Amino acid sequence: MTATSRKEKAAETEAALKEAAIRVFARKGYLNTKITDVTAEAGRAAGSFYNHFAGKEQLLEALLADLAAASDVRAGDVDHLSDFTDPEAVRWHIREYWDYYRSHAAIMLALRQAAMVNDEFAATLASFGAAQAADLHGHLDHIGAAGHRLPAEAHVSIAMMYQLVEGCAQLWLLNPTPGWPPPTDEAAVEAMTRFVYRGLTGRDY
Amino acid sequence: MTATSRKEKAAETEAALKEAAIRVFARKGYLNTKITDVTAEAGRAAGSFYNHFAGKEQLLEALLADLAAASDVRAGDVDHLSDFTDPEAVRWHIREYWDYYRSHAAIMLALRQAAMVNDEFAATLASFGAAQAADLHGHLDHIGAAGHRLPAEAHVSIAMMYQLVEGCAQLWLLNPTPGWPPPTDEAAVEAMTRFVYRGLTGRDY
DNA sequence: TGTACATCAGTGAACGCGCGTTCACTGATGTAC
DNA sequence: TGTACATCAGTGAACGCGCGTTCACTGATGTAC
Repeated sequence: MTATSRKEKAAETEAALKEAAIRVFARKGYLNTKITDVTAEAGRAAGSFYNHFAGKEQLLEALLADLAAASDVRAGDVDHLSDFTDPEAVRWHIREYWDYYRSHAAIMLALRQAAMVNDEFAATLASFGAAQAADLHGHLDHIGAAGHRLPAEAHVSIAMMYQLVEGCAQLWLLNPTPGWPPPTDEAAVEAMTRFVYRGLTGRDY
Repeated sequence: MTATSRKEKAAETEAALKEAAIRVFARKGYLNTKITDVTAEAGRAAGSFYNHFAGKEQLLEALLADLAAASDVRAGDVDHLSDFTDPEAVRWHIREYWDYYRSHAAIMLALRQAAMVNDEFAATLASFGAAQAADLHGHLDHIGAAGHRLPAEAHVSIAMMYQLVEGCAQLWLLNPTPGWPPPTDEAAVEAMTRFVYRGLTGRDY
């Protein structure tokens, strides 16, 4: 259980700090979190933090790097549905995004908050969106090919879809309005799938 | 031009501080704005600020109060389209929101940023949304009555519509992605109207 | 294997920067008589 | 209308709090011989 070598000990502390940060971010948000909140949550001294990270920004960068590394492993291991004239393909993408957002809610929240204050993180957040959009772009071709009309140019249509899903994820997973219980995961995915499928294709579903 | 009485002078300074705040918020955002940024922009001494506001929060509250007062004047002076089976009614609401957002972009941004850090502003922001939703709720009845199906329960459907429009307003009016020029106002309103009308009714348009 | 020294992760009190906030002061407007 | 005093908006240097960051120190692990 308890590691003995120096490297192992350092790695343990670094991991403990990251895990503590995720918990604290989830509780108070990134902007309201002090470095000593993280070290206290991790049960370490304040000074220990700087053995591992140069500051709060670098901690968040490290968390994002972990997350990107984990995503790379998964990427491409499924050959996913791509014909958006099929509601099932839309549902698959939405559910994927939803699950991802739910698993990494604290980091998503942190990134979003950091982006409000820091241009570099704003760029990182934008590139996240761009990566999503790149995958989707091809999928929309099927819609025109099937004789349906997108609501607007492809990249504008994607932006609208993205804002809807992203906004609902943030609302229902992160900031549920007091008194308005958010829908279940199933209901949320179903609702967004309907709205987006209809919006993109103009067909009922 | 230059007022002489004490009250007038104080009112002038307060107005100058508010206007300066709006300009600075638009430039750097609320969270990155220091009180001295506002006083410098207004051409006053730092200490002068506290003759008018107890702090940055209270300044933002004052701006929101002004904004609410201005809205009350306009409210109810138009008897607006309310049958959402008519695309024109959807367009009217979206354009209304779009114009509002565009006119008050700096304050919307400030509120959004303040809400990330401060629970009271989060509640204020939520109540903004709730006010919008209340007006829309009745409009959706027409959709069921005409034999169409909403994509989900009414309040969930409204939330999705709101997230789409709000998100696009923020994206295209406040944070245009570098290299991706945002659509014109006309194109944006048209695109959102199509997407939302289709999403809500399941009918093409 | 044992001893002496070097290195390193972690500690937490102390330091110091940035910025919000105060306050003694100025000059101008209002008031009393 | 004039004079003496009171009040107030505005000023900006100085103060002080909060929090990020440092650093001398500790105890444990690694290394040299």
